[in-house]
Amino acid sequence: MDDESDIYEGLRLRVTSGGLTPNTKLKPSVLRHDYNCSASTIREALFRLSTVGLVSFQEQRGFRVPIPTHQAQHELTHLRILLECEGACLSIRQGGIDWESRLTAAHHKLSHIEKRVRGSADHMPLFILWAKAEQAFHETLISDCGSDVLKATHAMIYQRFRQQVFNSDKKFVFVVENIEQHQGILDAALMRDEALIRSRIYSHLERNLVFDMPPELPKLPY
Amino acid sequence: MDDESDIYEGLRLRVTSGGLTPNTKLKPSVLRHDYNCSASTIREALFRLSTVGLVSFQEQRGFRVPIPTHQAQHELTHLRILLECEGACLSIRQGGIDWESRLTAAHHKLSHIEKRVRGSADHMPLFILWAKAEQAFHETLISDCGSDVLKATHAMIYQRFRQQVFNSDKKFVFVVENIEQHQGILDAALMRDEALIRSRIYSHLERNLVFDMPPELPKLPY
DNA sequence: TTTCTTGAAAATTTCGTGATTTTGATAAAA
DNA sequence: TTTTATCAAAATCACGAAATTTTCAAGAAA
Repeated sequence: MDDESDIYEGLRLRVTSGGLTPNTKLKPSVLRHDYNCSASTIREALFRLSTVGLVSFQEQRGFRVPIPTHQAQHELTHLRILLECEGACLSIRQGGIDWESRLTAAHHKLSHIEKRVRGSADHMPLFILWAKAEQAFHETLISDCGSDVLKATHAMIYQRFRQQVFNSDKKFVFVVENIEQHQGILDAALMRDEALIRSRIYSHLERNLVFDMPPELPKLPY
Repeated sequence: MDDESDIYEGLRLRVTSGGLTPNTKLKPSVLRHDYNCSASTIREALFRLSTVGLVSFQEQRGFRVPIPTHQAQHELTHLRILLECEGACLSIRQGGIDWESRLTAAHHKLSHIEKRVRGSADHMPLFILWAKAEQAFHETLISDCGSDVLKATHAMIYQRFRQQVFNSDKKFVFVVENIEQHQGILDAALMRDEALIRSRIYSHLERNLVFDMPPELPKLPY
């Protein structure tokens, strides 16, 4: 278990942003070669991923990359909004100058990358970088809420959300609006305006909500 | 894995409401005898429990029953309120007559048990029964929110909450207020009053919030 | 053609073992 | 007395293989 967490992290990256086709089987006996370990070790890591919803699991049928659905995207977005608003408001109340400074720093990094992304034709090369910075910004936003449970729950939902949009058919479409929206959230935080930050977080994530459910996806062969 | 889920459930019950002293070591090589399986199978189940926070785990140091803290109780209560209010309000909007009927039924069962508890000196024999009915009532309350993610997240938090209060020093102290509070929540649901149900859910759980943190627990020998 | 069996190949799950690490008691040193 | 060193007993972790279950293609029956 000494590098088990590396294996866990590696697999997590592959299923969330590794470009794997949804529903792909994840066979311990195959994956073991990539990580130079036994199948049992892979199995354990996949198991852990399945408990947080990052891989799907069925008894006696092994592990698979989850199939993104509009329903799941809607639900994950909804919960992200709920948790992030709560965490941000609590951080506004309890966070000090240190919080402001860390948030500003995280935004600075993110902003830098986003401006580079805007200029480049192919977003993919920058994606990993951007994803890390985005996550860091949103996690810093709620970092002083004082609740480890809230932060851990948010992290779980955030990961699944990211996996959903990346593995969905439209892949990673960078939207220019992100830039001003992140700026707006930062501003509201520094202004310590709870109502404003709530509405800006909502606006930022709104486009991922799907109120009119499109027809079910065609059934994939199992 | 044919009875692995039974093992998982069995262990879950033991660590959440089995009367185990906090910090008790959970040794696969010992527990295997109770479930008639190998240590590896127990280990896997304990691992899954640790990913949802129901047992604590440290590399090379095995598994333990989590130590309840006031901080954790506060955080879990906070999240329960957040998720349960949201789920209840959504259910009020989207739930139909079927939801009302299921909720009434769940409350009827719970109410019956609670009246029996009030009369008996020792609550323990009824505890398992009560715990199941309480969980069923609160889960039914949010059952028509339309979000599996919200329901699954709530279930996770609810389990940990229940574990906290049961394993805390005061064990299971049944409070008579529960009876009228559950009734009040049911009434608000049937009245479809979102603001009212929010405030009643809050009042119901409020006593588990701990704003003034007592000093750290004395360090236990590890 | 369609549906139902058959059976071999493949995948999954369980299990015992050996290597590695931690634990805890005893003794030596400060 | 308190701290440090030592070392045997105990526990944990990774592994490979056996046992069980699923998959799926080919043939039989409808």
